[in-house]
Amino acid sequence: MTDFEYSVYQALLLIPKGRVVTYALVASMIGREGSQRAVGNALHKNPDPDRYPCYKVVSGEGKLAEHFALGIEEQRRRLEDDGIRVVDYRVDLGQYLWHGEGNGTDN
DNA sequence: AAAGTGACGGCCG
DNA sequence: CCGGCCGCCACTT
Repeated sequence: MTDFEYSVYQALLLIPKGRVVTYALVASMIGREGSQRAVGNALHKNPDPDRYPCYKVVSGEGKLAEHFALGIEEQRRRLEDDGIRVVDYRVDLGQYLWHGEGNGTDN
C-alpha cells in the first residue's frame, strides 16, 4: 500500500470508541486537508475492516457509507455496538464527531 | 505523461 | 430534501 493509504488506516486506530469522523476530518488528521476524496478511495481498499475500523468514518452529513465493504447494515450495527445512536443511517455529528487528540475517556 | 476513476463535499435549482 | 454539476486528490491504466 502507499504511504498515504497507510496513514489513513493508522488514523482510524486513533478514533476513540463511541466516536466517529468524516472523510474530510481524516484527511486533515493525516495532514492532507482537502483530499477527502482520496481518503474514500483508501478506505475502499481497506485490507482488513476488522483491523481498521473504517466503519467509524461517515460523510460530512453524518450519513453512513453506502458502499461499505461489509454492507451498510453491518456498519450501522458496529456503530450502535459502540454506543452510537444511528437514526435513518445517520449519526449526530454534533454529539459523536471526534476532533483531535482527545482522551475519549467518556466513551 | 495524460486521462480515467471514485467509501467526498460544496453549490444551485 | 434530493438530484445534478463541478472541483478536489491520490491512484491506476
